[in-house]
Amino acid sequence: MIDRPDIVAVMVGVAVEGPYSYRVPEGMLVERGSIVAVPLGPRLILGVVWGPPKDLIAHNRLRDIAHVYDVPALSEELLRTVEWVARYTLAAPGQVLRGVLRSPEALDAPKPVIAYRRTGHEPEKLTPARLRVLDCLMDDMAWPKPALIGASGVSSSVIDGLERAGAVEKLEIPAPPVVMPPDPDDNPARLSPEQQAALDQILALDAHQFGVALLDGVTGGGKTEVFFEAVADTLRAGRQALVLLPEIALTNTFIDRFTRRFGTRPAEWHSDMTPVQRSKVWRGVLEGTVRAVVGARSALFLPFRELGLLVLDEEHDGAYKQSEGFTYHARDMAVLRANLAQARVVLSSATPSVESRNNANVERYAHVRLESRFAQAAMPDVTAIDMRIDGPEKGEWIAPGLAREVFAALDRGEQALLFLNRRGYAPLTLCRSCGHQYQCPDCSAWMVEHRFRGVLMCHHCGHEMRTPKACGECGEPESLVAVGPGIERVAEEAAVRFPDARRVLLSTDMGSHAQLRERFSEVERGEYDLIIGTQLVSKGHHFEKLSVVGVLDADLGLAHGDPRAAEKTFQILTQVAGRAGRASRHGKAFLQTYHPDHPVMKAMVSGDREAFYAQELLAREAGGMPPFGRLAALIVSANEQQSAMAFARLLLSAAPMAEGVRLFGPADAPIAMIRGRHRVRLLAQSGKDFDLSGYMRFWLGNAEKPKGDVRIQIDIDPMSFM
DNA sequence: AGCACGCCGACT
DNA sequence: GTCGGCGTGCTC
Repeated sequence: MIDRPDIVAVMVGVAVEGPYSYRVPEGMLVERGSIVAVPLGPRLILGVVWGPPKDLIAHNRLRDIAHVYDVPALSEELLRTVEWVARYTLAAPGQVLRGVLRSPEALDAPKPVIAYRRTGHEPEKLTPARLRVLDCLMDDMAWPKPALIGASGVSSSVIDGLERAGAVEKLEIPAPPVVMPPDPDDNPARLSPEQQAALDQILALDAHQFGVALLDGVTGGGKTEVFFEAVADTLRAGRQALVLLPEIALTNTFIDRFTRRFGTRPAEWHSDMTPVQRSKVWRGVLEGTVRAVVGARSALFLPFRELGLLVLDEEHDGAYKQSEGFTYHARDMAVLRANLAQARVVLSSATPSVESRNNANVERYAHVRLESRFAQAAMPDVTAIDMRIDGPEKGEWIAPGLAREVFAALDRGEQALLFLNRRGYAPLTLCRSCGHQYQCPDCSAWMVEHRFRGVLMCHHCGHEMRTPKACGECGEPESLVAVGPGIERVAEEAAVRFPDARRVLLSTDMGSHAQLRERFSEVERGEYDLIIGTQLVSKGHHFEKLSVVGVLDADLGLAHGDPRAAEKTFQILTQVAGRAGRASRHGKAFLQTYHPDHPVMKAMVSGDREAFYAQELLAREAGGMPPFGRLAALIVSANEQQSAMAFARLLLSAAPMAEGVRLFGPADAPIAMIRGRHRVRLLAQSGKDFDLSGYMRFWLGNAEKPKGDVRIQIDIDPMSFM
């Protein structure tokens, strides 16, 4: 006799601590992983059958599962991923599950396509329009209506008329797959010997075992071709592949490259897809008709059942660490999921994170170096411009030495890039009469002038005010002065210095996504000579004619007392400098700095990235910082600073003693107020072999719960100290 | 996540 | 005297 459970645990897609028990009604078949609708309070919500009931619940409280969806069960690997991610990040498992059940429309039966086919009866009246339709249908295939309209050039009423006349018949055909399966053998890349060696190293990882490769090679060295071949290998093995990109790098260019390699577009997964597109991709992934996905961070939680490869392009990118209800780092969670799925991971970057470099050093990851023959040509000559000696005149931001190089590039008919990672016109506005400095009323941040739009704006909460004509404090007219440069101000200076150059300003607030994409295409077509841009320009774009890059404030990232300041600065400088000289041209990059002796600048100038990583790893080890130690941050926020601080002190006093854990704070967070909420930070630091997540869970589980407007935000492995 | 229950200010 | 503000707590 088969023992069919009549009570099961169902993980519901809400932020509760564990699964709830439900009765399985007579005649309903469920298994672990079945997606179900269950009644919770007054409504029906989505959940997933988790297994045998965890707790004994009074029978009079038990309710029936309302519905099982007719889709494959979620894979064991995904269920365990949900549990592990929840445990690691201290999120409720139900909350992580919500990230999986993101596309509820996908669970409904897919809408069949209405198609038309010839019946063989000739209509009595045969008009030219009708003839064109029947011509199309000569192949005796069923044509979907839109395709038929397109091919025959008639309106839909002609088809309706033919149907009434009995010449065609309507029938339902199954919806076509959302994308065609990619063909691993469509257009294999001709790899250079170096690329082939790198690929061989990746493929040396057992295709059916967990393994991680760090694909570490200079920009333009051909990493994409290499990991595409790893995708092909995975597809040939009958498993699914996922390529993750930072959202901003998910460009048409990348999709086109995939399409050229595999003969068909990949399924995509990112924030600006319609619900219908999302549901088709989600269901295709679950049913296995979608074999490869190119997506942003959240694609990590797609319901793959045969996941064999995860690629993270630009693995160092800070955009992989974000909050979506819970805070997670996509790189670390990808490694975790791959481990549970017995899948391979490729982490690809020209500037790997210090964590990944360390994992490669200790041979936890395979270190796949892609030393291109063209590496010397690919990396530009980097020169530091000492702003203390060779800086520009007061009120200007482009050093004379840099301006000369820009002129020279323009004269040669090449492109130049001026980079400043700061939006707006000026980061600070003050009154020269009374000294008043404009600050956001809701955040501890200066209001940034955006002269183009005529506003002062807070970059933390988006608060805006019209740029005043007179000082709001002392009333003195025309007394406000802009202090420091933003990218708009650099553009203004560039207009004066390089009036004949065709200039373009690229910054996220210069237009919609579509407009920006168009600008980028124009730049790639060579319609501009001088590009002035923020971080936006440092990612994923190839500008063939670009030969000179000037970084106007190379020190910017070093200002914060952040444990990753040096790493982040090194990464962004390398990425920006790498824009120069992509093709045959040998590029030049200039770093305007007040600290030419800083290790980051020295590593940039000497081109010795190994020295940078070695030194940074030593510094991290000395400080017990990641990857040699663990960090967890607690941000306590409240409407009043005192209540946030009081609760943080209470938390601290409730912290359990544990050997090897050091607690810091409470102290005001570096950004002490955001959106009117005061923020106080506690920090826990431990050795790398300590279960800091478990410690934090134990701590918070036993501490008093916050009351009133006090909130706790937990950030395991914080990437910055904001 | 929702939704109901519950305790304090401005209305017919 | 009520209507309703959203803080708190519960949902198998």
